[in-house]
Amino acid sequence: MQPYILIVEDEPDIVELLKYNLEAADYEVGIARDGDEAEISVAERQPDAILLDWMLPGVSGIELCRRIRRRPETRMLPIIMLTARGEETDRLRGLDSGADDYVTKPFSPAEVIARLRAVLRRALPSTAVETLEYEDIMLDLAGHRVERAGRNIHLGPTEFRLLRHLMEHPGRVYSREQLLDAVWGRDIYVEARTVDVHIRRLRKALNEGDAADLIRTVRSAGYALDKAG
Amino acid sequence: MQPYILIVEDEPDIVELLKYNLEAADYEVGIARDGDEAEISVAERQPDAILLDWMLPGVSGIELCRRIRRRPETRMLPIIMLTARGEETDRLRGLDSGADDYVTKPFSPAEVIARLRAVLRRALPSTAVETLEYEDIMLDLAGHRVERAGRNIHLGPTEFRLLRHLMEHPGRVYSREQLLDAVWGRDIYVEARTVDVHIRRLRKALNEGDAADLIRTVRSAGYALDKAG
DNA sequence: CACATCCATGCAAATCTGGTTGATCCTTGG
DNA sequence: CCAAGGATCAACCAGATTTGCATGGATGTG
Repeated sequence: MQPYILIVEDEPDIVELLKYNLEAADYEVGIARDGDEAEISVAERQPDAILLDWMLPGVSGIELCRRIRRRPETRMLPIIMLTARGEETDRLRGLDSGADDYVTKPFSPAEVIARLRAVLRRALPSTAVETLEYEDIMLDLAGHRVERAGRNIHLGPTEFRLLRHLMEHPGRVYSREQLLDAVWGRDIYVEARTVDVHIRRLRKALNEGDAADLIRTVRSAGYALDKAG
Repeated sequence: MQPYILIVEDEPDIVELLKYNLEAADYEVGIARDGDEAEISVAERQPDAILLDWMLPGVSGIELCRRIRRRPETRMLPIIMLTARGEETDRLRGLDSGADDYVTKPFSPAEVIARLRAVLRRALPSTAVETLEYEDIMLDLAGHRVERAGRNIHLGPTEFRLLRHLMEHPGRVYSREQLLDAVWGRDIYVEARTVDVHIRRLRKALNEGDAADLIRTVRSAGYALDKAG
């Protein structure tokens, strides 16, 4: 999936220039013509980086930058300022207001793209593997949340760990003993049959409504996460 | 604790200039005169950022930059290139080789420090943002104030830090131990159950009136800031 | 000293967990 | 094809944990 870049700029020529070059460099591009449009756009779909004009009608670029920094979910969003001014004090204000970098007009598209790459290189890893997905199940490790088809699902601690383990290798069959080791702990003694009970609970929670059962029972072997038997 | 900055530069005058200004700006400063010294120094004590001369005796700046990027533990280390060259292609090579930013000589110390701050802000998440927002909660770091839906909320110091920590990563679950570390301090001993008490106070203060509870309890895991359970 | 804040603790309620049991399903042998 | 036997499922229960909440004493500050 290509990084999605939001351009916030009111001069159509510059928008065109950037859009053309960014798309040629295989980025996805969104446009906002002023600060308000930009805020709405960011709320709708969070970009991977923003190219932000310093001089905007309405809300100034510097103010928009501050607003974006204020919300935790966009605090780390890389912002590159586009500015016509070359004076040092202004550049400093730009950086201090929270921009990650700036480019002075007139700029070459190649330079913008190089800076974009530099800035994305730092930002992307933060979208680390904190979620597991399988089919329409989404499991958020950091938030201890599970969703199925967008709907929130509540699981107890043991069911959560069980699902997590299954989702780490979808399609693989785990014996009751393996599951006990991995989910309950290596030297805990519980009945193997107990796994059945928790599998059942997990199924019940996941299939709430009338969704398809994604847990496959393998007779005399164990269980696996995949569709249909 | 002040950020520790490593200067990699062979010209004594420039080293002096930077060292003086950085220390005046309350940074801790280390010096390396060439690439090898720099590598050893980084291995001994990892800096929070590196100011790196492009032209070095021995290993070139660009090569050192690549080496640093190669090791996982220093991959994210912010690097600012100091370069005498102004031509665009060289600047691009610098950014592409993995530098986070560059400054062309002759540079003003103020600009270097501004860029350093920008680069550290990204690396040390907590710097430089003065307000946080989540849903209708607004937390003003500088003023130690909290508002919910425009209404002022009074919190004690511990509750304030607790809320602040939760607001820095909404949706993420923190265990009692993590919260004790982050909010109380790394080597303070208090009962883990005490966290419950403060969570309760925080809830009580935030939900004054009949606002929705935004703190989610995750059984056997901890607490998170988000809506719905 | 008065006030604000913090921490430990005890109890009750909520929730989770592991086990039991009978019904049901599947496999296999005749 | 049918029946027997083993394995799995579903509902329920009781004990164990965990959390919520109230309180009282401790600590610090002006």
